[in-house]
Amino acid sequence: MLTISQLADYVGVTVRAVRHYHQCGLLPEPPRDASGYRRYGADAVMELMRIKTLAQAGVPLARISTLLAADPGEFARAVADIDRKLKARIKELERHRRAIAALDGGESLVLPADVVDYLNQLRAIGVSERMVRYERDSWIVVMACSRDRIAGWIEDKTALLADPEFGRLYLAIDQAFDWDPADPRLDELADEMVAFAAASPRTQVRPPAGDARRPNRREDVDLRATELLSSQFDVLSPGWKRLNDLCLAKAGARRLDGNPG
Amino acid sequence: MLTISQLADYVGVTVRAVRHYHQCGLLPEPPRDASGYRRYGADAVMELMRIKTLAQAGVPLARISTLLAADPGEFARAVADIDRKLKARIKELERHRRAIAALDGGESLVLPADVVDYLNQLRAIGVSERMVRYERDSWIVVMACSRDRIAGWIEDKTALLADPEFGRLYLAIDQAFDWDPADPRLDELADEMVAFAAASPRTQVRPPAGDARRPNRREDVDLRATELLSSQFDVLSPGWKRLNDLCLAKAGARRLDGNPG
DNA sequence: TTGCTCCTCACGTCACGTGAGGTGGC
DNA sequence: TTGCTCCTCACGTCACGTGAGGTGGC
Repeated sequence: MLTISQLADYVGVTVRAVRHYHQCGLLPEPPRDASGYRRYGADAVMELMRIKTLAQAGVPLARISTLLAADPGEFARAVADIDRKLKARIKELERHRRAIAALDGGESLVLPADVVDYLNQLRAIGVSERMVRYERDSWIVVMACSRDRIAGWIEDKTALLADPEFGRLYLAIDQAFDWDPADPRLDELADEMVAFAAASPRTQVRPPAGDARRPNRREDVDLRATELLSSQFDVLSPGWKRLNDLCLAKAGARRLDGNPG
Repeated sequence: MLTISQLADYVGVTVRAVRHYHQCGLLPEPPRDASGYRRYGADAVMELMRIKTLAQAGVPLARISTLLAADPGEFARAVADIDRKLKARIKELERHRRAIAALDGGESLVLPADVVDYLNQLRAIGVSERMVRYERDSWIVVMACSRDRIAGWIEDKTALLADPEFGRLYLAIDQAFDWDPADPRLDELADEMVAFAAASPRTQVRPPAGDARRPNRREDVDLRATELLSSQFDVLSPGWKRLNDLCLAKAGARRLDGNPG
């Protein structure tokens, strides 16, 4: 007859695990010898091997005990189910392998492919990494707020980028971040932005920061989203702040909606 | 800015998990709004996505926090290591799939292929399932005691089975289990067994149960193993008991070693 | 006002791991 | 006698789950 460690070693589990299985009634307590030591026979080896096989396959111990008492038909169905779960788990681990391989890929983890494409188009036309990050963070926050409303937005934005005039304006706004508030180019740029917004009414241009004083009413998820977005960037550069003011003044009473980011 | 549930939903973790990551310092606490609610930005989304990706890949939270603070080279090495572990885990799950498929296969789970082959050869020559189980349980117990000494044994046993005379004797012993102790065939069988043992000195035949009175000294692992084996079957049939006595008597002073099982 | 979300304790869960303190076999 | 195995509590671990009891937003 076998001692507990002989049993455990042969089957490939720890002694503590065997005692644990006894404690929760999964493996019956064997007879004891004169010293009070547990002594196991071949039946315990086979039972423990079954338990180990199921436990390693991820079956909870509570379910193993009901399984071992089940009739062959039910057992076979359960085994098929466990196999399905193992297959699914393997697929899942393969997805996790791809996910950790993309860990240094930055955006692809947190944004869908079309948005990542859009950000890469910005990079391709020479937009600064700072501006791309501004865009990226905006998309992340907006998507987390209202994921379903984004599909149309990203299409519009990508279409806008096809217009070389929009690309030129975008790059100028990007550079204006570092301009002095007194820089005369800001006035010129504001004129062009207002003109562009008037020429393409469907796609409205708004100065970078938007109007932060907008009340927190339940008007429109899109409006709230863009507000959340602008509130995230609490400090604007002096150049952008000036550009914002100029645009608002030039547009006069007409409220400008949409933003270049 | 995002609430905790918006953050959790977008990334695909529970709210409780986010709070847990705060508690163990894995994800920094964000600023609170006027109501004391946590408010998250895009940075938290990216950080949480990294944490989730690593955690789902099986990386302990304690290691994730050191990883996220590591330099790119170290991080890349760690990611490669995680990927190796994921690959190994996938291989392991595939082994588990094969293991649970073999759950109804009986012996193959607990015995090596050569022993399973030997048991199937016994079945092929007509040995009863009761006797095969006796053999199987003996092999299990002996293997658990001294796994390495078994290689030669199973070779010897398989070679013995090639001798038709041995097979005939084995089948007769199998059937003798049910014979009446007064059955004259027992005397005849004992004669044949002793003669066979004398003719093939290398492979000694011993009556089924062996001598249970052997002292528990540290002589030889093989002897102790066979003792363990016989002590496992605490009740012999009257037929076998008589056969045992007859063999011992006929062999006289000469001790018979080896057993038919 | 009602239902939903958020907050902070704090105990529960699962499958054991890990000493603590003691006995038995060689 | 020494070192190893065995025994029984009983608390610890890991990554959260799950109420408990209370507040804030619409």
